[in-house]
Amino acid sequence: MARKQGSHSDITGPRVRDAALRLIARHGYAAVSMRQIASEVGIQAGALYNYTPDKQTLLFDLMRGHMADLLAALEAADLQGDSLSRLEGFTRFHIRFHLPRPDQVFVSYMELRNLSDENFAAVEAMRRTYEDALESILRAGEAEGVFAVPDPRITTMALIAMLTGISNWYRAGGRLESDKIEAIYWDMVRRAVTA
Amino acid sequence: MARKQGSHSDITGPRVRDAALRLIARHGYAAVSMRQIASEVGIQAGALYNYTPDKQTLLFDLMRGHMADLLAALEAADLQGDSLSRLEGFTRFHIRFHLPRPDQVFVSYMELRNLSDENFAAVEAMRRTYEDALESILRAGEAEGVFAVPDPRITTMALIAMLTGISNWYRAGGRLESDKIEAIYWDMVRRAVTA
DNA sequence: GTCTATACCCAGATAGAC
DNA sequence: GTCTATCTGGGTATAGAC
Repeated sequence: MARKQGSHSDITGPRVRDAALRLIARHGYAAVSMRQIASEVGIQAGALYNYTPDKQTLLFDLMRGHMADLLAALEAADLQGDSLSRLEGFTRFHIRFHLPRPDQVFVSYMELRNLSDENFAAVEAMRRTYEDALESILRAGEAEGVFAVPDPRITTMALIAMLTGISNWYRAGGRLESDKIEAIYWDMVRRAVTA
Repeated sequence: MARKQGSHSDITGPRVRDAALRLIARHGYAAVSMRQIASEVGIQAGALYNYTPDKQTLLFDLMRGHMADLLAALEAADLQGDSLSRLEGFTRFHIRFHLPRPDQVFVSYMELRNLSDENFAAVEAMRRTYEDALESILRAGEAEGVFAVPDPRITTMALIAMLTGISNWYRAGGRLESDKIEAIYWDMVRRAVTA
């Protein structure tokens, strides 16, 4: 009710982000122009600068937002129990979080090159935090003797690459549903690391 | 000795490709200009068009060349023996081929979006041929009862994603040498698929 | 085969009216 | 908050001299 006449920032802002995410996922950051994004939203290019100071910041906000959502969701998942249960929880969490967000995943993994040094460091730190969550599960299981993981850091990278790779072929409505995919991947993860 | 005066195409051509590969791997196809590539080679932008009809074809040649090298090397590896041996051979081949070629790997996996429809189809067919080589090994092992692979296609994608992911963190001269990496990954692959 | 010069077009970003 | 208009720079690609 306090909304001013002609003020659409509460609706236009998210629409700018949505359009940018979709276009960048499809064509790449460098290949997408501010004019294209504006056209998708239905405004003129100049009006975009009410929502972002520049194109670089727009990309950074998308990537930082995705990583922040990921870390918050992992926290909320609150993985508990023995190492094997926590590893299963992480595996299923990763798949369940990433499958419905193909554009975010694509942008967050493909556009790192296009971040400024400063922004890259910020995103990279968040990614590292996520990786460390898995690594600590592997180290705990190794210490307990339930996992045989000679190099937990390498195994962390291997498992995350394997799981994230699902987004390269998964299409909603395809042959396999998320439950089935989780089962197949959890089976591989479990066998790859258990002693 | 038959070289004409002023003719440098036999040397400049490869230099153009090398420069393009390195710059595109670092900054992305759309972010790299023909002027930058020319500058790296030490010629003017116009002269590039003696070596490629356009920028798109230059990218396509890089990617097609990489995939052709990959398929030829796999053929030459001539994997033989039982399914387990062939899987080990494929795993070690994949790592050994990809590790020394980080730029080609990066470009070939990140720039698919920037290929024209026609060129994309050609590269995708080559990639599919490579994937099928692994899938057929998994199916053979499943039939023999030495592998437990409920969905060979999915497992193929999972293993290739895991192995290719090495290029995301491996740096020549780093903590681990190729032999050690091969051993760690082969151990995970074997455990993930054997019955 | 390479150069200089240029055609033609579009990029990111800003200014000021409404 | 959005528009139109514009600044400034750089993009791909070609033409024609050497």
